[in-house]
This record gives sequence, C-alpha cells and structure tokens, in this order.
Amino acid sequence: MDNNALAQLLFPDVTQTPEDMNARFPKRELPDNACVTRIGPSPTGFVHLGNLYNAIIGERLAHQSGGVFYLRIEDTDNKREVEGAVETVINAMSYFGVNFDEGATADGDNGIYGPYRQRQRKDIYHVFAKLLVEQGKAYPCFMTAEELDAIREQQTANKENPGVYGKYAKNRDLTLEQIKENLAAGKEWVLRFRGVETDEYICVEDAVRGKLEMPRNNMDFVLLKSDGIPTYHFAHVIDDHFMQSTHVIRGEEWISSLPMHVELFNTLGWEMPIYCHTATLMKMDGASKRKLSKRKDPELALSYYQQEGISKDAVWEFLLTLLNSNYEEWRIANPDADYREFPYTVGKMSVSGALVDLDKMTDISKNVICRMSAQTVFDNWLEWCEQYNTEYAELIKKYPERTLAALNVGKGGAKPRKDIETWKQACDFMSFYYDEKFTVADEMPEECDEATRKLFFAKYLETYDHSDDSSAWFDKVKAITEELGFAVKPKDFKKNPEMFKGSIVHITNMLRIALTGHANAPDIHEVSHVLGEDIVRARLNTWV
RNA sequence: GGCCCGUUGGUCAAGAGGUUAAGACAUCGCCCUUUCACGGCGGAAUCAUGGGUUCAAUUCCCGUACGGGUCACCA
Repeated sequence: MDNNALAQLLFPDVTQTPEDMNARFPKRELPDNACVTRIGPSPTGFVHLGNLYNAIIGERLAHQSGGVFYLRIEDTDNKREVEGAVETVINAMSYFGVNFDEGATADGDNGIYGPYRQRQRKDIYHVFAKLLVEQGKAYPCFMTAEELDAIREQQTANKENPGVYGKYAKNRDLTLEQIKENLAAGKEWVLRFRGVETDEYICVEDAVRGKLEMPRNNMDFVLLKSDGIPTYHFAHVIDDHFMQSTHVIRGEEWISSLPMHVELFNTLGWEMPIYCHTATLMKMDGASKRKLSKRKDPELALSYYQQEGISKDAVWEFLLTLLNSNYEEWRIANPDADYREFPYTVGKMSVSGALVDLDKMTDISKNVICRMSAQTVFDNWLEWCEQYNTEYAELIKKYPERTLAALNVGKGGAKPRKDIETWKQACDFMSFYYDEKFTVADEMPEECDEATRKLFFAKYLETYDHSDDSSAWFDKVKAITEELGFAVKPKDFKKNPEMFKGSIVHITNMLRIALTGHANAPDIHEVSHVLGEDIVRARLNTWV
C-alpha cells in the first residue's frame, strides 16, 4: 500500500504541513508554572452546575498562576447544536464571575490560537489526519451502520468486547484499488485510527486521582466522521496541544476514553497535558445516591440558581467547599477576604461524587449576604427583582429610603443578623415593610385573648411617642405589660406560671405580629422607625 | 458482560499504621436576650464487608458487596 498516494487521494486539498501548524501557533510566553486551562462546552444551550464546577477549577488554576483561561466551543456534533448557545455559556459563566482571557466570544474570537470553535478548525485537523494516513496509522473505513451493528451483535453473543478492532476491522487492509472503487461509488467513509493489538497497560498520573492504570488502546476508533469533522478524541488532542493547555480538567466520565487520547498523543509525538478528572455531582434519590440528571433535577441547571436568587458568590463558595476540602476552614479564619484570595490546589479535591446539598448552599448564601453592606444588598436584590420579580422591583424603587433602612437593620457590629438567605426569600422576608404586601400571616399568641389585645394596643397607642429611644420605649411596654397582669420578667412567669396571664414574651410577640405580620422579624423598636409613625399607628389601630 | 473509578456521622468532609477519628451544614438541648434573630456552650451520630500483612489496620494488600462511569460517525 502506498500510504502517500492514499493520503493524497483522501485529502487532495490539504497542502499545509505539520510544520506550518507549528509556525502558526507559536509557543506561549508565560511565567514558569503558569497554567493554561480551558472549558470546552458543547453548545447545547444547557449550562449546568458541573460545567461551572470544572470552570472554577480551570479559572482558579490559570489566574492564580498568571496563566491563561480560555473558552473553546466543542461543536463537532452538529445534531446537538442550539442557536445562541455560545452566548448562553458566556453569559452564565460571566454571571458567576468566571471570565475568559481568550477564546470564543459571542460573535467571534479573541486570541491567536483560534479559531476557538472546533467546526472551524477542520483544516487543522485534516493536516494531521493526512499525516496519520501517510504514516499508515489511519485508514478510511466504509462500513455501514448496519455492518457495525451486526458486528456488535456477534461480539455480544460471543461475549467479546464490542468495537472495531483486530479481525473485526474489516476495512483495515483494503487495497488502494478497493478504496478508489468505494470512493468512486460514492460510499461514505470515516477515518479510523489503526489500533495495535497488545496486552500492554498504560499508566497516567492524574492530578486529582493519582495513578490511573488501564489497558492500552486496541480499538480502531474514529478520527474523522463522514462529514470530515473530527470526533471529540481527535479534536481534543490536537486542540489542547496547539492551544497549549497545561491541564485538562474534565469529568470522570472521560477516564474510560483516556487510552485513546494517550495513544494519539504518543503517535503524534506530543507531550500530554496534566489530566484532572473530577468527580460527578450526585444527588440523593430516596435512599441512594445517583448522578444528577438534566431531566429530573432542576438544580442542575445553572439558571436554577439565578431564578432562586442564590447569590453568585454563594454558588462559588459552595462549589469551592466541594472542590477544596480546606476552603471552609480558610473562610472561617478569613471571614472578610475575597474568595479569590484562597489558594486553590487540585490535590485537595474530592474524588468521590459529592452530593449537592441545598441546605448548605442556603447557609453559605446567608453568610455571604450578611457580610454585604446594606447598599450592596439593595443593589443586588433590586437587580434580581428586575428580572424575576418585577412587583418587588417596583416597590424597592418606590420606597428606596425605607428599603435601604430596612436592609440596614441588624447590620454593623460583629454579629450581623442573617435574615436574608436568597434574593427570592428576601421578597418574603421584606414584605411587611410595604403596605402593598403587608398581611398578618402568623397567629397571635394564645395567651393574648381579644380583650388583652384591645386593651394593650389602646394603651400602647395612647402612650406611644415615636421619638422615644429604645429604652424609654421599652419602659412603656413594660409598664403596660405589668398593668395587664403579665410578667415583666420571663423568668418570673416560668417559675410561677399560675400567677400571670403570660409574660412579656407574649406581649412583644403580639406587638411584633401586629406590626410585621410575622413572629420572626427584627427588633420592634428599629422596625417601627423604619416604617415611620403613620404606618405604625395605622397597623396597630386595626387591633383596637 | 469487559474495562475503569469510588465507599469515614443524615450531608460535605479532615485525617494518619498507634488520635479522646478535626471542622462545617442539618438536628436536638442549654445559655444569652424584651422579642425575633445573631452568638456561645453542649449532646446524639461515622471509618461498607470478609480475609491477609503487622505487636498494632479505619489507614497497606487481596477478595466481596454496594454505588458510579464507559464500551457511538455524542461530547
């Protein structure tokens, strides 16, 4: 077989050489130990937590080391492509604060190692496809889907490994004449790698898992599909070589195709990047763990977190706690530091599938929000409402001063309140500050019967002076409490419950509910001043 | 089925051949407090399993179970 003739027959238009490619993509000039990383999403229009999870690792590695983090669109499967998906990826990533130095942009490319969309890199892949044919390491295969199915059936029946290899690789040794005939007959073909029959093992040092040992590839896997577009495997090796990725971060589902990648790097004589195979995100389903699924689990979609109003920093920090086991300790030691200051390391990563725990996420979100200034909370909440709850957006804009003052309640000091968990929940929590939304949601304490209520609110309003300071105000509350036969000190009531109708706890609860509608609301005196005297009087008057 | 990866409290997890097996979330109790929170203190709760190596194994090795992945002209 004349391999050069075959190569020329298959790729008549390819005139460039591997040397041309080396010249086209010069070596990056970066500091020592700088990491070059990337994410390579396929443009399906669905961005999920796992994408972000891997993106964060790449982003951290690159930006901590003065390296480059880029976006490459892996669009080799045109069946799955969705309009506008590239923009969706970029927007989602940028919403969560993941920004690219280089790569695909909404309307083009940024960087000299492009194009950054694989479909546009056909000419590059073909140079190496041709090279492999010349070297006798790749060959055209004309087998139809039916033939392939038949082989697979036979293999399954014989309890053999399925696939095109060894004697099953029927087109492996076609003559140049046969190939010419097939081509002339207009038969479709794919380019297959010529696998070696061997019982050798390969060993790859994975940065998160350590040694990975598996049988060396013996499959005649597909390099180029019948439309001339490469498969993931071929594209990955060529792209990560020329774009000079130092670390390939991807999900563990790729481990099983690693032998193909190793084989390609070796035959092309290129150095392998460092592989980081990350754990799959799991979820509790009944009593067992399972992989998060796109269809069943809304929390897998990144858009879910936006809709729920979980702040982007909280999502980052949540992922960081999964990614690096000592992140939480660092956070406790450095409560005010930016999470970007945390020194991330790959080796500290979990290798087993982590469960996505929404409670934990909420807790982190709460802590993130309580560290923000009232103004920042205001801005972020409003921004979220503009998109997801326009009714509240209007209210915030209608009462900006009151809203800001309300958000400021419990701020300052070493132990800020943690009332707001998410932007969505903020709408519920803050509702009582707006007459438009105010309702009495909780029951009055049973110790306060109707007569008590009427009497209390009448007296309270009678003596109410909006300018009273906190202690003057509370003295008055105490006086009325005593008058009504309630214990001023909760402990007295605890000791001798039969001597009182209730305690000041019940009285203040009643007041709180009348004022805010909820048993759970901040300090009454402070809330009163945020609301203003008119609203306070109006709300309490309805109980008299 | 073949190949591969994994398994420490309910969850996320640290950990090392000898530890009282960290810490966080959740949960329960107590304290602080006018209330609601915040906060503080404390409780309950974990090394999948069998065998080996060893003076000693949760940690190292082998098997088993369980969970997961993959075996496409999908990534």
